[in-house]
Amino acid sequence: VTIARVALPINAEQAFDYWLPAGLEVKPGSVVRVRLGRKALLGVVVACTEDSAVDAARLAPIDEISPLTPLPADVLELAGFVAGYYQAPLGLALALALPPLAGGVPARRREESPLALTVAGRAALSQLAGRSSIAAALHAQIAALPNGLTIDERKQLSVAQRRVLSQWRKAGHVAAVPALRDSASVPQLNLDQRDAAAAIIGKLGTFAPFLLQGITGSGKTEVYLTAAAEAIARGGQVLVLVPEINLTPQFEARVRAALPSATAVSLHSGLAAGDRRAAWQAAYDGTAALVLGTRLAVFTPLPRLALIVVDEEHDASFKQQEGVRYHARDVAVFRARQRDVPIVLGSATPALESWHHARQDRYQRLLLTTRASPGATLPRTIFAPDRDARAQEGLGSVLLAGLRRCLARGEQALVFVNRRGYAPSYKCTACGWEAGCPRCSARLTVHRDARQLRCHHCGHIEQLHAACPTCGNIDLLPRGIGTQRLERALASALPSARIARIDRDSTRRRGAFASLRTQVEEGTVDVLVGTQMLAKGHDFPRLTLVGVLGADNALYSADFRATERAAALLMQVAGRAGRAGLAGEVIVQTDFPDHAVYRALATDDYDRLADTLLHERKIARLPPCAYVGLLLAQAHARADVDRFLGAAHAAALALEQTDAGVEIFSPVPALMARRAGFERGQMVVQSNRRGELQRFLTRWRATLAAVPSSRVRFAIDVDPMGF
DNA sequence: AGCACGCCGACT
DNA sequence: GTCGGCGTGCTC
Repeated sequence: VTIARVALPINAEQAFDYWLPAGLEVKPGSVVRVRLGRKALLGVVVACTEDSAVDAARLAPIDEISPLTPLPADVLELAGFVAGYYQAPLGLALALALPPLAGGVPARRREESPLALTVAGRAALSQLAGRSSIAAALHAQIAALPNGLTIDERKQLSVAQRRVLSQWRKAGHVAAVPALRDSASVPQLNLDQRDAAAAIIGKLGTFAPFLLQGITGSGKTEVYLTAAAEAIARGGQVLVLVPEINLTPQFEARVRAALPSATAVSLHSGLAAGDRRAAWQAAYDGTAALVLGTRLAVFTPLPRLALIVVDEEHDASFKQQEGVRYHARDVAVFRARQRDVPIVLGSATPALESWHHARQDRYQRLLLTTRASPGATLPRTIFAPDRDARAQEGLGSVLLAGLRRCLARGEQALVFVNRRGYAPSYKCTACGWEAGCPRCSARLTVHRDARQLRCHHCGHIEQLHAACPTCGNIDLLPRGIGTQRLERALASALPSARIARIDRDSTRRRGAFASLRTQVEEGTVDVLVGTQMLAKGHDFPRLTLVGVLGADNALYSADFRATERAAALLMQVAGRAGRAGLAGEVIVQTDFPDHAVYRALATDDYDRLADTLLHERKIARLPPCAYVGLLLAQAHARADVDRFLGAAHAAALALEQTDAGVEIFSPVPALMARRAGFERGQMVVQSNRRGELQRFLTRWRATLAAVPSSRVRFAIDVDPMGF
């Protein structure tokens, strides 16, 4: 009897053996449905053997082989690497590589996308000219519209044509593509861009990591797309990773405009399961020439992979913060090496990890030094005191004057404050009491319209107190500035301005973000107020003034990456100003204009800041100059956390006796010591060598499993984003 | 991950 | 005297 070893998506190390009923066939990579206990699970076959360590009588059969195509060998290997490197069970890593397989029919979304020919459809349908005049006419019409047949155009079709269209759709000859706002032509590349693209193209077919560093607006996307077009023209597939789903539609439109004949698919968690599955299959079959997605897309099977692009590679959302804590950029680099293809990491403000690699010539740095759009210049930066502004709802006189000038010119402004809600604190003026979350070590945020206090970490909500719970005083004041408060302040200071707020609260509804974007593009908005949601990748041509409030807050964070992150965010926000030929201005309210972060912003010199920060990391033995593993533990009772981490610490010290080269730090409370009712603690282990840390973590994890950890949940975070 | 088996406090 | 708390361990 053939026995299949199956890795299951559960938090357990071992794989489980099942016997294969006669007539069924599996190989490593096959996706199968099996029973574990009384639960049916989908697992991945990792090996086929003849015998099992488990009694034959106790073995259960494989219930069903999934219709899903088996995972290819390189994806199995990739999942194996991720499981090993990030100290996660193989079954959980493999689960990341599977498309959603929910048995249920995916919720049918409202049909709004144009239908366009797929690669397969183009080949299959070009031969039907003689067979049916209806089909031939329809084919001619679709072929003439590379951007697809819109809904309106489809309404014009005859019933017979619509019937044919729906058959083609089922057969995969046509597929939905996102609507294009306009079919912009591929822009001319400037010299920098041409050189960069040529360097990448020159390395097609070999592993070559590039750091494409270009100031905001310098046209990194055109470089990616030029290299992608060449890779596709040579018959390859391209994988493009972007940090957030908000960015994919925009990027997708540019891909379709630049590469109208290539089939591009999107892959991110915002898609309906069926669409995701279809995109996955198109990538697997090789019919999709370009796959655009968020971090989970890094596992997509791509038989003819030729190029990987990671856009905004410094972005923290590439790191998964739960479950398998992988970093999609780093996994992408592994994959590029594994598949012998070039990888382009693009950013205006590279992560210090990538910067470090570039400084050591492990990554080739490609620089884009000028703004791509003709006439676009870099914005002028002005600093204004933030302290003075606090009395006026955060809006200082310098910024206000700048806004008035901007509006008088008929241009748009963006005011950035990285806090949603009305105010981040609610305080008693008499005794100093401050509203705190009962379940987290965090302050509650005032949401004035809803008359609520909300915790942004656990979702706790309470009604706004009328009086101080400790002293009875009725003078309770919101302190600090959030987007809602800023929106009100702007409305009263600039009564004629049309103001729009963009943050998680205002864009919660499906499509809200896109509709706000459209308003900005159409010029029906004068002033945008928002959080970092606004900072990323959006190109608003009429926007010439960027104001930044509360920027200093980001510098107070205890997290070792705070400065790096603050600089990246600031430079990104500032880059929204003056992208299309109009002079831009950035007004930053800060009480520390001499801080290195602001100097870097004013002189547009990220390189110097990066070198300074890298030097600091080297001295402090912090990433990327050292390799770190973080053990995170949480439990309802602090004593349980302490006991567990104490045991883990002792175990680590014992291991370290035999495994030199790893430094063990004492357990400490987590940066947020209490969250959602859990007490949280952590401890750091650090090494100068990745391999030594890896060996240590593997042995340590084995001992941790044996530590009596009742009531404690723990996780190992390799290459943590902060601690 | 579920889910059952197994030892110590408040109830019909 | 039981019912039930979750702590521990197994599932192929």
